[in-house]
Amino acid sequence: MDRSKALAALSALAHETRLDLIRLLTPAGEDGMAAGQIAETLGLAGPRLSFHLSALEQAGLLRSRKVARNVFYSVDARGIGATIAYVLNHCCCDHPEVRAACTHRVGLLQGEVTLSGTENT
Amino acid sequence: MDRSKALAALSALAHETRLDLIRLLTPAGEDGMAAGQIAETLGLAGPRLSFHLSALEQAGLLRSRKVARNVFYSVDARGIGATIAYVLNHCCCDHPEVRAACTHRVGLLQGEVTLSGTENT
DNA sequence: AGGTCATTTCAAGAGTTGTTGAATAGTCGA
DNA sequence: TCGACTATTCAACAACTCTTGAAATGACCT
Repeated sequence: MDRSKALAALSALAHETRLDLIRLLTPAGEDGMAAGQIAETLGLAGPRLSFHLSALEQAGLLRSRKVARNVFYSVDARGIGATIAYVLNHCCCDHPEVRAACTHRVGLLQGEVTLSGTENT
Repeated sequence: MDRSKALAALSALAHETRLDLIRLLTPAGEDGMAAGQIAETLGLAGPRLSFHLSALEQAGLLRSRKVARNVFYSVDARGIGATIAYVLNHCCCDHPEVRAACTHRVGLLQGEVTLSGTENT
């Protein structure tokens, strides 16, 4: 994950409605939910939902697949993981308190991450 | 950390200049850096720097202290940790892939977090 | 083909955010 | 107290983001 992708992902995350979407879709797992069902659950107008879903998808935080006339959206865990990892790696890796919190585990998210190393982009 | 604080922190993070600031200030630790030194290092105009520093401070990601005529800014690791923990806890805790990545360690960041539990706000 | 349903695209408008130069406030040293 | 220095506030403007209703697209059923 590079700088501009991370920035896009953070921007996407930084919105109430989109945080709601992530939260709603997470328990739905790989299957996800159809746009219409999401709209109903969250009480969102169609265009508004579309706008936010595509923002999240474009940022790599959601994935979509068409089934008949429905579009199912599901969270892309790698995208979210990579975003968190980016913040950890590129902004906070030298900070003992944050570093200690994540050193071992975050590395599992994606091969690219080498938290114990000194990567710096 | 509540929803609106997390949102504020994510918004604050979602900007290139502010990411630069966090990155620059992290290695400087608790002591931080004086505003003027930051401005020079990053090549930022005064008002612009002030604007972004106060955005980050307001979001709880930075702290400041006055020394003589300088103002020193340093990262607030708890704020950053709490933000990451919020995303993990409130949006992704049911997602095996992300959960596995952070389960043990993030809990150390702040007492409030109980990643292995089922907290949901 | 015609009707309906699910979703997206479009265009307009309101609101918010970021940048700039000029002005202001506070601190220090002579 | 005066001048220099550090940093912030202000006002204006440009740019971007979000929301809305109307229109368009694509897929299914009869």
